[in-house]
Amino acid sequence: MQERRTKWSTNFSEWFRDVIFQAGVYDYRYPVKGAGVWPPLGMRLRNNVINLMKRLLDETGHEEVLFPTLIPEELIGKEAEHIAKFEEEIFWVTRGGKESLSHRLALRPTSETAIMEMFKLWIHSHTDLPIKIYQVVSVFRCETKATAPMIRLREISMFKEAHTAHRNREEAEEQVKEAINIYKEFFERLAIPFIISIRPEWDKFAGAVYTIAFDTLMPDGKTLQIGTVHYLGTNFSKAFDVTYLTPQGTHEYVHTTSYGISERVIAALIAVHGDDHGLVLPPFIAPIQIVIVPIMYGEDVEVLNYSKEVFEELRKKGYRVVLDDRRDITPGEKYYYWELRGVPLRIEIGPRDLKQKEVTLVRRDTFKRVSVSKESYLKVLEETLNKIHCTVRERAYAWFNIKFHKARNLKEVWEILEERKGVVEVPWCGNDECGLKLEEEVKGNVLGYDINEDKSAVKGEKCIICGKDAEHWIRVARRY
RNA sequence: GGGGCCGUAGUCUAGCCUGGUAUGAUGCGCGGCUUGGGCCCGCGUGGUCCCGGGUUCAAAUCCCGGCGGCCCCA
Repeated sequence: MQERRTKWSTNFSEWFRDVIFQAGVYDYRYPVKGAGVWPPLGMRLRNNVINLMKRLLDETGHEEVLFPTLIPEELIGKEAEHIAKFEEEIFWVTRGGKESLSHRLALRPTSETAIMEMFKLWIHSHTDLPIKIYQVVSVFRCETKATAPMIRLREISMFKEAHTAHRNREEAEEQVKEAINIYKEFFERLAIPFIISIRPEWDKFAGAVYTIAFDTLMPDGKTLQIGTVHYLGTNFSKAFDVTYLTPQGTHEYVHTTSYGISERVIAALIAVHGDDHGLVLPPFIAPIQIVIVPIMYGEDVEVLNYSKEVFEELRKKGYRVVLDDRRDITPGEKYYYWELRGVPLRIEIGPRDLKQKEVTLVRRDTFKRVSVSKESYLKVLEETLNKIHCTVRERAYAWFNIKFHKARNLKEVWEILEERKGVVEVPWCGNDECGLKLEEEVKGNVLGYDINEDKSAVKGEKCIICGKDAEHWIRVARRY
């Protein structure tokens, strides 16, 4: 056995759909377009991911809250730009039983407006600030484009949205930086490679002053937006009249931010690490970290007891471990079964191991097999789990890093995108018109430019569209 | 926004053109045999043929509408 990524790389969307279903992570057969079910194993993975996020937020002074799903039309329409962009995809509740409602209610597409309404009641003075809250909820968007499991949904069921309010722009922008750092840390722990871009004007969040986005790359060379951070300025606080009393006795509008992630993170986690056998999960996030497969010939009680002993030992050590002692299928079949589900480490225990007082460890990422003595296996096992995390991360980053290119003419950009090679950076003058034309010419999307862009790198470069002096190397890609 | 393909058992699939008792695999259950990479044999189980309407003596099959899925183009 060795690692293979043939189907993973050549037919990603099919691979993804099959794998999440067969592995029991996500069941997309529910009869509502763009809505899926999380079965037990998927739910455990999802909870591990959410808990990591919650921990990072709690550690930085965020507090969890829960707002209603329904937003009155009057509220959601208060910020003009916000409603203009969202209105095409809002689900409306218009009836209660047989009666029409006098005021329509929106299923929230996001919660800025609901939260501002309460911020107005909660915030009085500068001593109430900053306020930093988050919730994990379902949000609804009536997508008109083709929906896709976990990636383009009408009910996004794992929307983690944080909302903050501050005294001024500086403090709000500090918060933006903190949010970026939290997300960086989050994706790094999940070993998901990413780039951070400032989105162009025409693609920022509805009502934002600016939007910063995290993108990763799918095996088919298309990018996936996996996190966004918005500086909202006073756009919402003015619309909702959210002010605070300053120490000087004046009233000022609060500056707000919001930032979110969704189950797309899990889609990315599965996509970037997987192979033809199925999921490959980093050990610390895997719902099941270790599976023990006893190799029993007939009624081999000794092998089974030996396996149970190892199982109990690992369980007590706190590992998430399963003993697969089913008798109706062969060990080989069990290997495929647990590989599909992404269990990072397998322990095989057969008569040979029993005789030698050993156990056999097999890694999910490399399929490498090693026998270790029963005495020292705990140490080796811990080391191996750590190594799996490193290997998985390195493999993901190595693949990611070869998918970035620079180009100075449209033909080159076109070719790179067509050959599914990922992201192209091109010189750009900074005008929206040129950016939009660029998208049209290469049938791609502008992701924006690097938040830490080195200004000198663009010196002397000319805009790929108009030929004037370039302001940025701007990123272009095909996008989910 | 425009176009194309598809929907049959939990899953995959044949049948549809040319209307007449729905095919196979896998899964599931029981028994036996096996077990260090998807073993094998036997018996059994599983279908509103996506939904609604139409044509017909008769519809999985033909026609219309809807719902759902996939792909391509703008």
